[in-house]
Amino acid sequence: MTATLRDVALKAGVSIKTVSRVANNQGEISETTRQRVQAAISELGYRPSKVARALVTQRTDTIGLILGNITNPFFPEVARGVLDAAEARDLNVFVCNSDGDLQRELRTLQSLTEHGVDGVIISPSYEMEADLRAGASPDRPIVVINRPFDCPGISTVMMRSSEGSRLAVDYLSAKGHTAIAMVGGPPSAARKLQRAQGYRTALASHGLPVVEEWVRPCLPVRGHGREATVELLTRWPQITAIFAYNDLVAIGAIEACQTLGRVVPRDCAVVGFDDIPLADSVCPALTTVRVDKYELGRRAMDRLAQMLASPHETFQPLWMDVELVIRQSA
Amino acid sequence: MTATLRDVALKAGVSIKTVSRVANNQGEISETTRQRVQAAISELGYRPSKVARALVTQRTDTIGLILGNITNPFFPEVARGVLDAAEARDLNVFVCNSDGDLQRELRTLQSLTEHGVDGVIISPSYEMEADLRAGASPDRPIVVINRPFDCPGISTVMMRSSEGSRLAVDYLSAKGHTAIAMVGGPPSAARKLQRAQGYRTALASHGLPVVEEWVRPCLPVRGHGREATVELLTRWPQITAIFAYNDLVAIGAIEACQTLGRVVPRDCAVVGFDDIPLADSVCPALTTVRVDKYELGRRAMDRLAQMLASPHETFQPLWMDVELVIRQSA
DNA sequence: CTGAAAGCGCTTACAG
DNA sequence: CTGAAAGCGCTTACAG
Repeated sequence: MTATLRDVALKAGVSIKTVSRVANNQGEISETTRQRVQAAISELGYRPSKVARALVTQRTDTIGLILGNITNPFFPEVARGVLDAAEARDLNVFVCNSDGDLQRELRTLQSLTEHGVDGVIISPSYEMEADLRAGASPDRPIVVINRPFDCPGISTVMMRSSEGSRLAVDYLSAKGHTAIAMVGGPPSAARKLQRAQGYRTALASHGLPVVEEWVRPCLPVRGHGREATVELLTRWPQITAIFAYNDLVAIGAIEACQTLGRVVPRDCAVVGFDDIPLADSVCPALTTVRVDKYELGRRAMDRLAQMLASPHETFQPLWMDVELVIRQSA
Repeated sequence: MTATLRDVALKAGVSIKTVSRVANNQGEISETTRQRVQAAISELGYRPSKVARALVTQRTDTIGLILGNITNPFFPEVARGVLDAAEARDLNVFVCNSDGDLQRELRTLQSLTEHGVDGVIISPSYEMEADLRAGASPDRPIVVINRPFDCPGISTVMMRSSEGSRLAVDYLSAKGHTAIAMVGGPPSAARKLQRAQGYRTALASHGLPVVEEWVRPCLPVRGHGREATVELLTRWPQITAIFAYNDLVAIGAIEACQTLGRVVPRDCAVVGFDDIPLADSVCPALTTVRVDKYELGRRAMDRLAQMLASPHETFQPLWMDVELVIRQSA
């Protein structure tokens, strides 16, 4: 075992309260006492126990970060932003994957609550609704990434997703495409998904019909993007452009085109979303909607810190800008 | 605040010990008592406090994971393996980045220790030596990724890095290359780095001279790989093949070649290391040394769990196989 | 400037 | 099968 406050107090010949004071650098301490205590501290290698402190202060100096999947290149950037901002505040963060599964999310939230996290940042599944507030400790703030939630104790950091969709569709339309499909997005959220809504609105604004069969949900990973695209293009060969839910799906879509003997962008244009690292290095380089993922994470952590500092204040959603990055795939 | 053991006990009309028993599913409890207590628990929404428990059991059910940088696509795969294996054991994990900086690593280790983590998995910087054991709590196990450490309380999960280097160099040599440089790797570890040692040995085995100026360290990121390669190829145009420390550096090297008007692999072959996701999608697709990163993480967590279960047992290093994946860049 | 008492929410022996 | 006491390592009022 490691040394305790009492050990130090005994060694320095003072009360534990005095040791606590110098360890936390608080209260007035005579210089001689301080030095004696400091000596005892370093001699014993004393390290304060945050768990003991947490029991009385009800603050653990930890937060939880629940992501879809750290293996999706979008998330490490976000996580890095959160982690850097957390470290600057001397907060440690539990990182958890949900795979977009509600039950798993709820269990994770439960577990984090039992561990006494001070707050949570979550990129929620599309099934997540009122459960969110219920699953967590009632008095712990939550920051939600990219999902509107109007509820006390919850703040949101949003991306201008529908604007991103509009930028993508406008661009494809300007290139002369009239048969533009959308691949990807949670199957459970086909109707309410912001990216899909933006896509529909943008199509309409160009006088293009919205064909619901051309909105093809799939899991946001490469393999599913590939399969979904193969099916889609096989069934509707007239499609000449694909707007993908994210870059992973876009890469899958490009693979699908290659499988089907279609050259991208000549025979089929593909636009992605996120601008993940390496999006500029794949073949062909992805035209995609960029969002500053690191900054998104950083702001989410900043917001959570604000909520921690001002528990009763209400915070407006934060909005992250997007931009279209034109490369080779469209 | 959320309900406590005492609240439940009061409500159910039993002692807190009895509540503790049913909450932890231990000891013999009469069925009627159990039901009464269960009812009180769900009515009050009681959730046990892991921090209070930790104070007495000295186990927090948390571990720390210290990585170089979650933004390097190698690490999310490893992290996912660790996280999945941890979740299966109901352990939560603090994820931290070190950026290969020893001071930061030590601070992080310190912080994790104060939080009372049960153990740590670390992918250490090359400066990290004896400090590792000293920085952590003396009785907490540590699993080190890919660095030999012979020391009680520390286990290692290794990749066969030098074999990977040999595979790469053998392949390049078989293709007729005789001027093979190595780019990347921690500047501080130029001499002892396994990958570099394997490279030197392999060169020698083919009767090729080892030119120390052609071993060019740089930070393991794309931009540095690019710059280092530009310098190298400008100064020694006779180089026709590059063995990169990792795939990020390899991608940077390819960009450098393009900048210099060299076509890969025709004018300069490039072999990477890791086989990160998307390594098969970049242009040209990377020939690289693959290691199962997810499995690496999973085994690291398994090993840590074993150490937790058997504190006095000594564990042999675990070795991860590597294989050369031949694609287009070499 | 310093200390003694109480308590955070649990579990661990030990009794009954 | 159930309970009362002590204690994990700290901090929070409250005294002096």
